[in-house]
Amino acid sequence: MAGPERKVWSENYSEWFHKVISETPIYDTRYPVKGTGIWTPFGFRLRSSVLNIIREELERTGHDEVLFPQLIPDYLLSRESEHIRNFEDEVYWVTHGGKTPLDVKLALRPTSETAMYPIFKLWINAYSDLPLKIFQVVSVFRYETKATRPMIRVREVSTFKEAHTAHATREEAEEQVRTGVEVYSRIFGELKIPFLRSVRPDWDKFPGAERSVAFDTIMPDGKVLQIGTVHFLGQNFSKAFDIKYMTKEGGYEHVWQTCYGISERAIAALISVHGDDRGLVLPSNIAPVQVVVIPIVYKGREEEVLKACVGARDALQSAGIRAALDNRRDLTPGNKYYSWEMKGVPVRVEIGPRDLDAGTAVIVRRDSLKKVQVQIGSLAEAVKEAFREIDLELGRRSRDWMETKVRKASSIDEAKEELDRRGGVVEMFWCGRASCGQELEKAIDARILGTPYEDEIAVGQDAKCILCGEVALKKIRAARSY
RNA sequence: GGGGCUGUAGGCUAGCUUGGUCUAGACUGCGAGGCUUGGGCCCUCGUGACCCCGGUUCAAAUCCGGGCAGCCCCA
Repeated sequence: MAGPERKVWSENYSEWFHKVISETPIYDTRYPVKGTGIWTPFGFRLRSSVLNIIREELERTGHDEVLFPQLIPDYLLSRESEHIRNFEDEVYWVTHGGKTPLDVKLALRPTSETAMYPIFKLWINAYSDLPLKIFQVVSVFRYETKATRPMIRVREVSTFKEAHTAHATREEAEEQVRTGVEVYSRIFGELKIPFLRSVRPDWDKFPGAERSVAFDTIMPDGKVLQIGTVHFLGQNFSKAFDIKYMTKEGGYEHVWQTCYGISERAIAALISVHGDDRGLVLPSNIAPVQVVVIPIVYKGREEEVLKACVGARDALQSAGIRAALDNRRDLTPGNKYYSWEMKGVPVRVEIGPRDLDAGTAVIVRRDSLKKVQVQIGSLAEAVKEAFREIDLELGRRSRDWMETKVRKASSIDEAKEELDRRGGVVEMFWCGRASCGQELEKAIDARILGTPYEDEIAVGQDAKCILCGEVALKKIRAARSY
């Protein structure tokens, strides 16, 4: 499928991304605080579309939305030792109320475990209160020391969807992890974002987790972006926060917990994996505007053309399609095409004098820019059919592209060369020892993503660790990452 | 964490070495009007900036110090 070029997109991704988010516009980076940004009206609508899909999936699977406070007292934040050890260098502190120094320092939440779990202790009394499954969408703050990047590495994560669950047994909580992974797989499936699911190595788990499963995607420049994580917390937090429930038998037991999160990185990925040199390309379910109708007015037939366009827009809207009419008089059609293409509107409808005479309209797909003429009476049907094709194509194209970026390597040199030359992800065999894993990271100058979620332990009989040469127990993935 | 570079209208760019002629630009955007409209038409008029604070100086976009912000490289 030809479509517009993806030259800048692939060769100068950083520039492309910045240009797209600022020109569309989606996200304004000019706010004078490092690592923050502004969601513009269009960007906010795009963000809402993504959140709607996330909310729908979570609510459908029994999660209730809540909202906890932003401020966390220092004694709570530091209660789980591993958790605080990993976050303490990047916490923002509120130390004053006006001019008065606070007796208890308050953290701007870097994540909400320590805000929520003392309250879980109050909410959970008996087994009948379990399972507890909640989520919230909030800003979290992390004082990033690495270079910040709009939407990708920020100090105020402005779109942090975090879900937290509590269960009676280890098995139930482990089952919830699998459910969480499936929920996220469906969400990214809806967004047509291809992903790899990896079990993070022990040295890169979420602070306080027993096990972390991560979703990664590959960006146009070949670097990997983490777009979601699902954590099994075991009883680490429930013991630290003393969250107990009374069992059927009358004894007390600490709950078993999970948590999982998605941030605006998912939106950065959505923008990046589908885009081309004309700007955004959006799946129809995400696009804030699904169809734009553009009148091709000629002198003498303005009224007639405009009337037909209004009719077309209304017909599309009554068919449940988010349609807009661009009747700005001072822009040429070409000008309008470019601006709506930048916004990623999946389908454009053109109606001009030729169409009036023939009783037709022209529809143009954003992904391929292919034009077809359809009968005006069946416009809505034709548009819906185009949506189906576009959505299929976007899913196929992004998945195929990612697959070309995942390679196997059987030696250190091969792995390093692959990463140097094409980026992406390399898969290797690994004995499972942390020492080998961390040495591997240094040797190939990459980050270990972990082992495939789907087949954590399945490797061939004669597989050897890429580093020490001993029997391999696992496959391991590595990549250059954001 | 270490090092380097940068900051001039909404965007992009020149000027900075050697302080004064620089309230710069045939660009783009934005506003008004005209002419147009099947891929960024054209014309006229208008609009807008030297990141912040301090210092040096008769004089600072330019030199110095600090802050804030951004980019790049290394760990």
